[in-house]
Amino acid sequence: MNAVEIEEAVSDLVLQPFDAAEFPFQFITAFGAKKATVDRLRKGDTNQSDVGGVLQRNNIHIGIAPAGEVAETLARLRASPKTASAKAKFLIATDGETVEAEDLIGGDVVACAYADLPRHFAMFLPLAGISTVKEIKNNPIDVKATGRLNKLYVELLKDNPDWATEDRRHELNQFMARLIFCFFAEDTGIFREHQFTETITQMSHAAHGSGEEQWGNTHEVLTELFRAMDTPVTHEGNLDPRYRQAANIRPYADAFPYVNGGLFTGAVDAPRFSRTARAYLLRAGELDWKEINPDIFGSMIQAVAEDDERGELGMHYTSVPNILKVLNPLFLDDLREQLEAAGDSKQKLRNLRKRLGNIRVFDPACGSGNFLVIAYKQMRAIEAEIVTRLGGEASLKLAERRSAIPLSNFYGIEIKGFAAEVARLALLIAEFQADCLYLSQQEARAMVLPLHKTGQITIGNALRLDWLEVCPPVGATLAEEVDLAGPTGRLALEDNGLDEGGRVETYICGNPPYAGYNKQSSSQKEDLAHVFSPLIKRWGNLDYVAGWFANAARYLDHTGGGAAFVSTNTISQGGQVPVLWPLILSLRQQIGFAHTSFKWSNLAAHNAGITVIIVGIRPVSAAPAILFEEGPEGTTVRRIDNINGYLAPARDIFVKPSSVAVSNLAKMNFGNHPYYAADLILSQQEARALVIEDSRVAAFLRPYYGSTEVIYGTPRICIWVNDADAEQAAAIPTLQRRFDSVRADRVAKPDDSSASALVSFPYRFRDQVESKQYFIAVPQTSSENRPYLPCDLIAAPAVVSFKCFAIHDAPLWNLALVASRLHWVWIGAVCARLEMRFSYSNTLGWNTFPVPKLTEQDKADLTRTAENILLAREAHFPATIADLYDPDAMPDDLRRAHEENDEVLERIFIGRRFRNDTERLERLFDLYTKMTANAGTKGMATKKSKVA
DNA sequence: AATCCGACACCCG
DNA sequence: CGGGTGTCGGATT
Repeated sequence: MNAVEIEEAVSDLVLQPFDAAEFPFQFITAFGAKKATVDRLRKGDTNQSDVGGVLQRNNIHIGIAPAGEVAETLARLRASPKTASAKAKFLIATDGETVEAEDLIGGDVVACAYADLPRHFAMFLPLAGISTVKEIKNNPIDVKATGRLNKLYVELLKDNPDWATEDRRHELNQFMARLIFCFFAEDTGIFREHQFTETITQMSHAAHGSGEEQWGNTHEVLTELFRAMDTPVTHEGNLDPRYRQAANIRPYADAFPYVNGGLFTGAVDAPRFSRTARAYLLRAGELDWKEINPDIFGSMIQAVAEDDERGELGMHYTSVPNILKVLNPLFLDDLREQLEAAGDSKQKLRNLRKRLGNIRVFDPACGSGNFLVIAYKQMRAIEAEIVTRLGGEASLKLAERRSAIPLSNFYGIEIKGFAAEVARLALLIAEFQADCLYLSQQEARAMVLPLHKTGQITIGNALRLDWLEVCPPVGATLAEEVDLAGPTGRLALEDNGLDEGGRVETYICGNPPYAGYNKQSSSQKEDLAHVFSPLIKRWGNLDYVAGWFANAARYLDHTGGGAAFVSTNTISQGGQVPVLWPLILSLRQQIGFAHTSFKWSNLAAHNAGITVIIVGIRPVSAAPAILFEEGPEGTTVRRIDNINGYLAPARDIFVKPSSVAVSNLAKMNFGNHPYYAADLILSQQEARALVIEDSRVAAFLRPYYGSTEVIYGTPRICIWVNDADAEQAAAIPTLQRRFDSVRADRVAKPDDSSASALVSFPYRFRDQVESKQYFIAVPQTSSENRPYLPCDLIAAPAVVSFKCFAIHDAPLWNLALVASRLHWVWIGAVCARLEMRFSYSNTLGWNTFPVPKLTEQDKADLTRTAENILLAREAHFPATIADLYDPDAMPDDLRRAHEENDEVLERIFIGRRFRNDTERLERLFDLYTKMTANAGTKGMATKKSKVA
């Protein structure tokens, strides 16, 4: 359940007659408890209450109070030893009249009428596994508003199928935006209080009957109201039909002011309202909209249109803390520093205010405008401090009191019409609220109508549009835009004396969509081709988000300023790094700041499973770069010379995949890829059953190792048939059946040429590589929490799957390298990761691993330390690698064996142990650079992706 | 002809 | 039911 559904469930609960026996179960059900959980609690199996209530372990202790003894009951719950021992997070007591509750972790306390419980539902959200964040806790209004609008939207679409078409969808979006504005206006004094909802209640009648009559007249009333808001109030005797008198506006509508500002121009129709839709409309109007939080509301409201929107672009809402991680280092911190430096100097303060008015914020994936709204609010806060230091509003001329920050400085690109509409509106609301806060409600109201120019949101595909046209780099444009606002709009710059010589700064920000190369749709691939094909030859492995970085770099190359996005961390890893970041450098941009990988989270019920980074780019400069390193202990900040494409504090280096090792290492093979040969892979039970069925099968079975099998020491079994034995194997019916099935799977992929080519070889995997005696196995994916990479020595005839790399029949000192801390550091730095997991690669990690030339003595030493590692493991038989390398429980002898191994290897590198991993990585980067500098003579097989 | 990566997928405590 | 940890497919070089 998400927060919206929970709010509805709690609201429904308190509307029903109070049932003392059932309330505890109804309550936890409202927060998403499963039926089985509730049944067990009801039966008493899991109910741990010792005071006659209901106690759900790790969650809540609920007490039903005798009438009038709610406080006493809560005290009993609090005093109950079981409350603590069962780790209850919440207490709640009620008699059906009043409710008292306590959040034992957060410390919040609530006492209210039973019927008001829904107003406090957010406090209990942890019960549903939703961690509360300040925004939602303080503003259940946003959740309610979203739920009600969502229902209205769906209902309107159902009743007005003709509005579901491509063209009219825009009209419906605009219609919804108008409604939101009107709700907001009637609760904030822009209209008379409740004027809009009351007018609809009185003037429209609910639908009834059939035929046309079944729709009632709600749509006609709304059309008339909106027509009035689009018609200026007349001057006496003026018969121009554009004005009210001549336009024949009905009296009930004439009471509304002229709003316009683009919001009410265009289509005049309203959709038809069924009885249900009208009810939803009025219920939405009942909410107190002045508390709306435009930054989070906008994102939540996107859910309104979500079900029916085809694309998923811009759907992922960025939390406010994460937005600030982008905006603060991008430009807000600098403004604050300048404010600090200005002290009380009037001249400096005026200059800073002038600068604020010349800053443009541009979000080329703006969705409903979160980043723009937060940026606006932060800038207004800074401006307010300037005004205070200038002596407060009272000392300023009227013209100077008004904000110097025009909404028209806020630019966006958004592919979805509804979101764009919400973004424009959210900015207007943010401005109105800022005016209320920093000027006065009265002035804010006086200035808001008619609506003036808002953010300039272009509807379209950000990878197809020319950003220089969407947000033109010309300084003159700015003044022009502001003039358009007219006398009632934002203050023209000249009035404040703010324009002269003002340099326009543009900051690009946002959270664009992510899609890895093997998840991209064909149109997304075309988008990337459009961006990258003029720039570089090979771009096919880039994530969709890389298109935004490339466009931003090109834009900044024309305008200066800066750009920062939240991004999937994959663009700073593995094969994407040597493609994307040399291009950014060639466009004369560099990384100015970055946050290293952290887990994505927001208020959504189901968070996207993704790990993200934040990267800011800027024109190349000598200024220090700022690296925010995210660790388990929190975030550390470093000012350093350079941040490279791996987000490492080191000079620019690009490790390209290589098919041959740059050092003198043994060859490491990619594992055997089945390619639609699932029926050749068996569990140990299946394999036994097969042998029982026909003992001849045994000759064709091999232990089969992927990542899991190596780490847990338990192989699966595969059917392994060499070409020479194919006929003999096919003569065994139980094998033949499996071969038929493999053939069918491959035939079913006619478009996959690799699969087609294998149709005639259904008895084997695509690859068939095996060892003579043994191999060193290196799992493809493994946890990042172990202090060393997992690897093992495994005897033939076992084989590896494509989830495991193998060095066949090679000297053991190779294992010493794989198992070294240096290799752990290198793989972690230059290979891709799955989230944070290690994702091993032979081409990116093994073949590129820089190692000084090893003498025979070195090799002998490393062979010995490798043997010691294996011996130490054996001493703990049958412990698995997972057991042995548990970061909290690694046996001392094994740890010593690794220390010794590292000691020997690191002496070969620098004659002593490295101090830490940072020093290791620096040395590895240096050595790699040296070793690949004269690659031509070494026969390196790198292919350079040429930068145009 | 071989490999990279997942706005993930799944498993087990 | 969510933190911990690696499958499997299929586009790409």
